[in-house]
Amino acid sequence: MITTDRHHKQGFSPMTTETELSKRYDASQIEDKWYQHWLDQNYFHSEPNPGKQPYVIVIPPPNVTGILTLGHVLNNTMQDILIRWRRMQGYEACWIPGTDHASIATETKVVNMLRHDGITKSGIGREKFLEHAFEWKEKYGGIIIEQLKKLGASCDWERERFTMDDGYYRAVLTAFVELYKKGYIYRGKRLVNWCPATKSAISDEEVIYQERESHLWYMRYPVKDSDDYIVVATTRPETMLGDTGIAVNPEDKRYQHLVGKSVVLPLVGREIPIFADDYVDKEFGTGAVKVTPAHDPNDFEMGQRHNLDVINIFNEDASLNGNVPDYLEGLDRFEAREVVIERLKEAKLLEKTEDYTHKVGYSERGHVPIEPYLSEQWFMDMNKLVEPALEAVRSGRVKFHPAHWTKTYEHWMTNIKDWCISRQLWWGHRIPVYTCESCGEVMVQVDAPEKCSVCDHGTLKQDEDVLDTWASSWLWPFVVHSWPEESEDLKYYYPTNDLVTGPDIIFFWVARMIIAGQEFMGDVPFNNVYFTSIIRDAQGRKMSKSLGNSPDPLDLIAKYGADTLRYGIMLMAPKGQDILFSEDRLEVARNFMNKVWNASRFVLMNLDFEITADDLNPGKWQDLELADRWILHRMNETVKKINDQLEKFGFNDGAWTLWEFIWSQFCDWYIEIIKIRMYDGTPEQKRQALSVAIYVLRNIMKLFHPYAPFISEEIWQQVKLAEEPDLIVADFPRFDKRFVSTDVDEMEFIQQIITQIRTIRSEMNVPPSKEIAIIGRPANAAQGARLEKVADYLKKLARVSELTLDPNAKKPKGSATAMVEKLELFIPLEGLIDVEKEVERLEKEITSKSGFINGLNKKLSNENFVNRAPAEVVTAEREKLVQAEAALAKLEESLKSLKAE
RNA sequence: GGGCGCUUGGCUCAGUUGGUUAGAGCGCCGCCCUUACAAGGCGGAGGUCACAGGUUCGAAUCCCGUAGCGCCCA
Repeated sequence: MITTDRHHKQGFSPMTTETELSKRYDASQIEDKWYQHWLDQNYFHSEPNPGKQPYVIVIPPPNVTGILTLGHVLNNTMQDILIRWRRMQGYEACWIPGTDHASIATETKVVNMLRHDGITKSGIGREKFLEHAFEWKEKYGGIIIEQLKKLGASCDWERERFTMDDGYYRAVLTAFVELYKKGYIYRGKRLVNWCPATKSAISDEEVIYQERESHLWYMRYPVKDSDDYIVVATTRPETMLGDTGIAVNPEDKRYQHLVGKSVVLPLVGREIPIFADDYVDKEFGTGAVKVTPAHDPNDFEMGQRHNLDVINIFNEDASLNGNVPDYLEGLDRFEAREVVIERLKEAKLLEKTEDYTHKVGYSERGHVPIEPYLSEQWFMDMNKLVEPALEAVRSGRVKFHPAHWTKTYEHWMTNIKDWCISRQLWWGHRIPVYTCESCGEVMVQVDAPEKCSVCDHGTLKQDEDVLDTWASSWLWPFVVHSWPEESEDLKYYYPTNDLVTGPDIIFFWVARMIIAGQEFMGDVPFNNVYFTSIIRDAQGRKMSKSLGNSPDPLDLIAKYGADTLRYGIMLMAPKGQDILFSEDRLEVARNFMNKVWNASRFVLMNLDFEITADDLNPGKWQDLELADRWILHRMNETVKKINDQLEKFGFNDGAWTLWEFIWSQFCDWYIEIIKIRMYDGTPEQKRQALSVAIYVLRNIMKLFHPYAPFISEEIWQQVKLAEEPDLIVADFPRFDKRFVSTDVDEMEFIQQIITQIRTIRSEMNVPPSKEIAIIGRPANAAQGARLEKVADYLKKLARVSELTLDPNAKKPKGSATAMVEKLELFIPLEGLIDVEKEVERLEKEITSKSGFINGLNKKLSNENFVNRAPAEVVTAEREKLVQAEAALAKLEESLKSLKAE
């Protein structure tokens, strides 16, 4: 479609027949071509350039096992819009891509794959397993990176990183060692969130609470040396096997006589104490609770306070261990529950069962209920670390958009608990802690020590665990620039400017990145965080595999084109609210692409001369018409708006601003008006009109490029001068004082007249094929003269054959009346006009006009309004009233004369 | 229980620091294959801005309360 000989010409020429543009826009023809071209030209790549200001975004690294979802489309489109916009503005734009290693997700996938071949982790050992894992990652990992390219993402692919590549791995260990040396990292035996599916600890943030309908079981525990018993209610009867106490509230009169006594634990026979603790809620259940320190965080704390035994009853997979009666050992926790209930029933120790709905914590990756589980883990003490990060947001050095997320952030940060960073997995950064098997000395260092630093013994054992994935990705904004090495890149590109991500990872990632930035770099990792919304289906349901309501973006791109998907999602994406996605709404965007395509096609089809730089130089334009000045003025406003909106992350606003300008102003009015000069003008007039049209079209392509990079580049290639660069690196438009025009009101006046005439035509059923003559009665000579100049607009757009202007004109018989401001237009339609209909129409207008006048009168007769409202508001209202009253009088006159006919 | 957000025509949403007879897209109705586009053009109907109170000359917009919905944290 690019004319091959264009490039050695000075300007560019009309489309020749062999390169005709098709009537419908077909994205599939052009997208891959341009993406490849941009890559070939190396436009995405950035190098530190002291002459330019950097603009940097780091991608929220998608999971290496992941595939592109609509959520990724949303958030990467926004990033690409920002990057392309800033690149065009002349910044040294750098968007750094990459993936994270996703410990649990990846390890699970690899384990499953190996299982197919009859291989187990334990069978092959750590090293062999990791070989398989890396092999898998090379083969299947990072599909999403290729998919992002389809979307048009202009990432600097030369800078792609992976959270387990060599440099990154080392950086993560370096960070660990630093924090350890500062005393922020410690090992401890604690109750952690245990995922029995993956047999690993997980952090608080990886626990997803889900509502479940279950039961509350009321169990009788016989009081020792008595016939009495105490009833406790629980949602987890199987944990009674690990009970080591019964607690009641100290205020609770019902149980005071039992405090200090003990009960005999059913099925087990263990004697356990009854004690009082403030924690117990008198209202819940019976007011007496069983206490299982090894399997409930609150019970654990009570256990500490009251010196209770801690009896763990589970294996790592949440089956029962040897601390329970023989017949229960080895059962899964849920099987065990049934058996326990059955046995209690038999022993008449189950008092009752109630229906009960409660929230159960599930493992985010393992998809099974988590188990509070006592184990030795590595923790990070967050208390001191959060301070500078909290300050960064409070002071506004990091700004959140929408700003209300700041509160969520503060709340989490001020209630932060120590972070469990060890995972019982192999895929990840192995904790760099080495213990001497001889003397027990612990060495924490990046490079494995060869021998013990104390006893010189050579047998050292490295910690078996790896780090939480987030304990590597929180370093992302500076490790991608080669930290801990103090490189040129790091100096130039850090801190980054904007981060675009989902609010669901505000704690996992955003907050921790700020903490890490402050701690390791002494500066925030980014200045702005834009939180995207969540994509739902048209019914407002979350996208999910099981519902099958989650379309594959690649299919959508194949069907509609990446531009349509990008622009469509931006049209749908209100700030800070969920997005309801549906394909219908994509069609809207596709139609828009088609509109842009056809508007361009129109202009190019009419181009029958070679456009030169002079034609595109506003300083050299001679005879601009009202419509020309108007469209340039509107374009200029649009330029300002788009820049302002993008500055404030108003992606959706910007998308609608483009829509409004391109479709409702450029296409609906400007192109229609220049048809007059295209078909009936002198060659000079035509040249002038086309010059302006192309000038505007070129700016449209620039403005549209961040949203729809492919179609805009394609069209740009048709309207650019030979010496000009590709659109992706062209200058983004800026507000230009030269285009401010004082007579845009005049254009609006004409537009109103045209619309009025069209309305009458439509209501009188006058077909477009029938042209009509019109008589205008201007309020004064000046108005008449102004109208005379643009009579052609009216003729063309309202299909008027003749316009007679006369301040003394009489309303012809059988004519309809249009009123715009003080101008009356008579449309003689003798024989065609339906008098009754016209009477009805006039009456309707009179009613609405009267209502308007009444409102104004009320306002203006209110002394308080006149005295207290700003003078310009009062003046404006008075002016409105004068106009409306004049119009009303004329309408009434028309109605009277019509009725008299 | 604590926090955040939402409630505007049939649907999805705009509505900047309070000053328009409340806008857009889709859908709907009518007319039109008018030489860029029927994935189109032109016109039209449709809303007492969740409810109740308050501030103000003036409230969809600010404040208080109520109801409903959603999300996050405990």
